[in-house]
Amino acid sequence: MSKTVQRLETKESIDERTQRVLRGIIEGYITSNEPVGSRSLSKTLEMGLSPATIRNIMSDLSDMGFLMQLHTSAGRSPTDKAYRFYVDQVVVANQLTRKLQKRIQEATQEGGMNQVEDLLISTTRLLAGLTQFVCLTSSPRVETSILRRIEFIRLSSQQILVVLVTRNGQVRNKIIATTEDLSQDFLNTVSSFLNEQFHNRSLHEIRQQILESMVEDKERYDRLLAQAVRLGKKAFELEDAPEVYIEGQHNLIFSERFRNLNSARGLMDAFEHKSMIMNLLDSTVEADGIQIYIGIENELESLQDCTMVKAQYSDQNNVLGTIGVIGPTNMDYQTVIPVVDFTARILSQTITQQSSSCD
Amino acid sequence: MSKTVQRLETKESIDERTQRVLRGIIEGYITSNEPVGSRSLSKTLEMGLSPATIRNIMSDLSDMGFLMQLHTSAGRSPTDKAYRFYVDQVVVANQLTRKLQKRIQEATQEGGMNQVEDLLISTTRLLAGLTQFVCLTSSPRVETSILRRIEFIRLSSQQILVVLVTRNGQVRNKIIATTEDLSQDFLNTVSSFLNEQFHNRSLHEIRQQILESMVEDKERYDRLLAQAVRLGKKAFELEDAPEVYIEGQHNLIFSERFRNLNSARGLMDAFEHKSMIMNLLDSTVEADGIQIYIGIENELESLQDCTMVKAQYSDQNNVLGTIGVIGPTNMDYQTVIPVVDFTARILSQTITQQSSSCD
DNA sequence: ATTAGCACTATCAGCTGATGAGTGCTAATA
DNA sequence: TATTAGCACTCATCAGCTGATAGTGCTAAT
Repeated sequence: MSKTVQRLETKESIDERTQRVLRGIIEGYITSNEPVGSRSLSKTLEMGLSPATIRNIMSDLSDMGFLMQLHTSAGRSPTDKAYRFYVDQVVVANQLTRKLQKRIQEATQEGGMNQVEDLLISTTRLLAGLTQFVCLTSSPRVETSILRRIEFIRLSSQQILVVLVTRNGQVRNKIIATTEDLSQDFLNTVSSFLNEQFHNRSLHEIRQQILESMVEDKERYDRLLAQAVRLGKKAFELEDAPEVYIEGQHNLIFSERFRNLNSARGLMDAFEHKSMIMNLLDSTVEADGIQIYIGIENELESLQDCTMVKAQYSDQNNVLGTIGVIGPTNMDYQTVIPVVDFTARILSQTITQQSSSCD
Repeated sequence: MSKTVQRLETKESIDERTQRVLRGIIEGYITSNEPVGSRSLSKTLEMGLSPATIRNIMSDLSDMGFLMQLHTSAGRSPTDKAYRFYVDQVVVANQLTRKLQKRIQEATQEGGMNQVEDLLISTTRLLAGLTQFVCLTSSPRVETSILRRIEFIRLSSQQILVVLVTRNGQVRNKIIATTEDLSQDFLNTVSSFLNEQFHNRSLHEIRQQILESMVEDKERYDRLLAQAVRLGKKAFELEDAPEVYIEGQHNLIFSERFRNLNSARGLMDAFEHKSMIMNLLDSTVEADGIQIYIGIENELESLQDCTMVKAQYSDQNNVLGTIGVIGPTNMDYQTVIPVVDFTARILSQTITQQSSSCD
């Protein structure tokens, strides 16, 4: 990942004063969203430097690849490298205001959200609203989820409804077809057998194990076992594509902050391919904490004008998924980073509470 | 509804020739999306009329309120009144091409969609794709759905999962809290009691009846009945807001056809208020067939540059919901109308098949 | 009743020059 | 030696003008 490379380069010592100028330009560009010129910077910086001096410094910074300008007589704007410097060296995890903290906490603890899906959707919406960016959340992989309960419900002679509840509160329904007419009583026996057998195992393991038992000597099966294996196989079969929640797409088009971003169309199209987005979110280098991909650091081409800030959320044991926002590279890192961080923490906390409430 | 009013007005006799000119202008504007002028119309119309004559006729049509022009030297474009005339008098239910018919049928019959939700989502997406407009679908009101099966699953000492299956294949999950620890066996008894009691009744009726039994003399209750009423009440409590599926919102922004529509923002915002959209879809005057609201005929302000074409879908007994598209007023009515119509029919058909497959 | 002709008008693309923000370079300065 | 003032230069933007174009309404001739 280019992240580490950038860090090394940054080591090329830039003296204190130059750093302050760079920082001034970055922050100026973040607040105004306009290229910043030497004269105005000279004023806001309050370092007693004349515009001319600042121009010299700017020129150096341009040479080092921290600044760029669209044409000679425009002000300068930071490059991705500059933002990387800014994020790594300058931004200190700003405390969130109590008000904001409260707002996030309340939003996630709203009543009626006893299912993880609802929680994730409303959190995603919240974060999109707070940042005015696009917010993406990947739902926990059903793969690695722990089975809490499985139940079969007879709908008709040919249809059985499978209800599958995971440890962290996800509920999945699936209707499977059957040739043989099975009574509800029998289905109950099957499900309690499966529940006993596979209690606290991950769906992945379970699927594995079922496949293994299938190759075993079929002679030894009694009817129960045979049906249990048959139904179980269908029930645990590879789940539909992993879910991603996306909110705030309209910000991409209407928000003032995105205005000099022309690839909105490309991004919108990308969002249609949920599985790709899923990869984007879940391809994670470092295990913990917040991750930031600035401009060119993003693999996805249509994302290369944007910054993605994401964090993982988890229950007491495992990482479950990722929540993140996509905004312009000149986003206000000082607040966006802690907002995402805090939201992910609260999300983890809420989910942990939920899943620990089972016996 | 202004529809009837318009019809009356249209009766003010416009002679054959004038009608043909009007029709020419409407169709010209539909295909080119540009105001049409007398000269070009004179050519395409092939009625041997000179531009000057056509101008005279156009002038009459303007006076009658069928045409408008942005400024004196621009061509003319049809008013909402003109489209209403066009839809009522001119458009004849064009047959869909076999190819299109097949495409729709195949899309709705794709495998793996055994749940109504999936079917609705994919149909909505299909229609958005076919028309390149925004497509809205209201899901069946759980209210009026018929109960097929209810089941309680014990998750923990404090949590019970309710699984509720309706006749037309909707599956609803809901986790309810309980103070008393109830065994799975007991829950099974409760659910089979409820299933027997309320088989083939609408959720609405059931709720009603449960509330009635609650006021009855409580002394007479045995434990089973008491719990059944208590759990049933929670289970059938007013469902979360009715669902609406919206697809193709990006067409609103990117499609060429929407380009002279400036209220995209307003529409997008409106789409956020699902319950309003629900009303929009389900407020239905005529019971059967396709309904068309042109421009100003729409109650919702941000819709008044658009046309909404919608149709209801149903199972063998009842109207379940509505599917519709929102496009520019100069949409190609000749194809959009039959496409929506056919899609709604196929949808009805598919759902009917599904719900009749229960015993 | 229809049409040809003409005057009129709004829009649009393309050009112009003025303006202003910002730069780079150089020579003077502390 | 580092900083600064001054100046020439560049480029984007904008208002104002241009001619071309595509449309109209009106009137007089057919």
